[in-house]
Amino acid sequence: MDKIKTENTETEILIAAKEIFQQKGMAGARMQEIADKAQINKALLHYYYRSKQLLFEAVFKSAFSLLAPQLNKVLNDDSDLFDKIRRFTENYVSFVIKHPYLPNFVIQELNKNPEFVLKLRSEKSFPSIDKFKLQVSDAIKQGVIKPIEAEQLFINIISLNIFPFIGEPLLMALVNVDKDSYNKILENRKTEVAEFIINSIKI
Amino acid sequence: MDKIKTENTETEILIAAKEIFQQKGMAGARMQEIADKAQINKALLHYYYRSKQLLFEAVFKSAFSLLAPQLNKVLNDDSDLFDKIRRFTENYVSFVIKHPYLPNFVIQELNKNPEFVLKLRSEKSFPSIDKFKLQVSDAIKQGVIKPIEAEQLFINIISLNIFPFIGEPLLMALVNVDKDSYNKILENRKTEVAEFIINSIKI
DNA sequence: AAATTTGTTAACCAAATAGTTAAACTATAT
DNA sequence: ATATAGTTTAACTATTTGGTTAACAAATTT
Repeated sequence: MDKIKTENTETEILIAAKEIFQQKGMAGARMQEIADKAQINKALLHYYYRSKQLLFEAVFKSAFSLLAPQLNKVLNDDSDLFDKIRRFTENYVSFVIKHPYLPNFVIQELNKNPEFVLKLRSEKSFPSIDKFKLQVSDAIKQGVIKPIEAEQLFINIISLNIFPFIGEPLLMALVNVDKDSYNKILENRKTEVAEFIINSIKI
Repeated sequence: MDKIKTENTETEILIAAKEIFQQKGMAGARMQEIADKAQINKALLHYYYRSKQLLFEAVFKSAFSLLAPQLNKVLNDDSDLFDKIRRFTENYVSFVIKHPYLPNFVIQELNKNPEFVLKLRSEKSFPSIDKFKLQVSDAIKQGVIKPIEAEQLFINIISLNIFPFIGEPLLMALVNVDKDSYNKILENRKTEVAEFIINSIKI
């Protein structure tokens, strides 16, 4: 079963590379450290992925393909607007607990390499805002929410949910609490954030 | 004027180092690139700052000392709560236009090096949330705003203001607009965000 | 079971990179 | 003018790092 063994090593590398790249970024990651974590020889990294750049891109795409469905829960989902906001907020915390470094990694590397966006956009599963725009303008027409641009509402939803994780070390220091207390604050946000948003837009 | 000349070179280095470190981070920055930008020999970097680590720390502290007063506009300022939210939101955009990479840099390096927070906390000018907590609980008692924890409100204010800049490449792609249109969206946020927050908490 | 293909390793290489050194230059004080 | 302290540079060093090579091992095919 050559195939199975190959796939194991290949995915072992990818798993190790994810951890290292997501924690240290492209520039801070070392091929040797990835090899050590995957418990293989450094040459094998190049055997499977040719170069650091290509290995990084594999990790980045894989990371984004996990993040995209989360975003689609806001953008493309048939549920009611308020339900959707509540569910996304509730779910997102669980997602980040599973993948603590992922959102920050994606955003960080996009900042250092904005042309990466082009590669992502061309992929079929790239989230689109079109449906969400219709939903928001419908809700406004029907008098369910106050007038607001869909783009602004979307940015607000994403900001309120993602930033508390990305800014964790800073926010922890500013709010002056330890990790445990901060986790409780995040836990409370599962419901708080949704109500904060809905409060603001509902009529 | 030996002193003046020294200070010029020293600050030239710091200015160059700021640009490079803030764009590329500690791991991605190269001493040679900083020397080139400062138009000096690489050895001079070490003459003035001994090591990459120390130069980085000088840049980091300087960056944080610019960010801290911004945060203090929310946390320590005698103005009325709503005015404060409006003014911070309005001001913050201008601040980021002046220092585009700064907030992201601080947050990013704190993530890669969470123990850095300790160094910052000990500095005298480190923002404290105490006053803001009193202000929020007063506003609740007086029936001006609905009950909300000061920490949550603060995190919301910061998230809504900072994240649109940090997540710019991602948000631009998701909202599906070009740089010009995104800038207009950010410009609108100068007032939109404050109203969004106030709408949510006012009675 | 011989041959071929695939997977894995140790040793190596060249480029990049942080940091050093010693000499030269500049300005100021004596 | 000369000594002195501070400033700047070119050349150098040691180490790190991404990547390669050639030999070996294991599995697959014929």
